[in-house]
Amino acid sequence: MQVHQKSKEIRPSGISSLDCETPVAKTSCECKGEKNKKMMMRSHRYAFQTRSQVDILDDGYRWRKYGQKAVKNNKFPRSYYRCAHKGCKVKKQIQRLSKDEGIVVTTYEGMHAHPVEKPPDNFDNILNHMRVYTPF
DNA sequence: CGATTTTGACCTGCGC
DNA sequence: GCGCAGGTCAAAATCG
Repeated sequence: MQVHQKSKEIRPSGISSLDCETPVAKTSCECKGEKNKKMMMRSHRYAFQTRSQVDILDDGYRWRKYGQKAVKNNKFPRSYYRCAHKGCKVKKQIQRLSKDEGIVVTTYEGMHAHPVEKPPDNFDNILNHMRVYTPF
């Protein structure tokens, strides 16, 4: 029974996680990096509050789940999805409200750079009861 | 066979 | 300085 510790052999302190993100964000803001550290990180964040029974809302794109973690403020675990496309690095975050399991909060992060593969069938119907929240 | 999913482990940031 | 919370990746298993 191999110990799990040996599995994570060469991991440079998790530096590989931020290699494909904001290649120009640092150039435009090469200030001292002291007080302006988190002024406007990823502005592309959109939160959609939808009333659905399933977490997987088909918005027309392919989503690949890459993790699931439970948050303290919510009884239900949060699901993390990523756009499955060549070069597309859009992330999606789905969380269900513990107060109302019928409410699903979908948070989109990033912008798509490719056309939709799946045409929205009844998506318009969902939007009818969807509320958009822009934290920015 | 390939893509995707699932669970666990690990890392980072912030708070105190 | 340590602990907690949140977030991400990796390997294995499964489905089409």
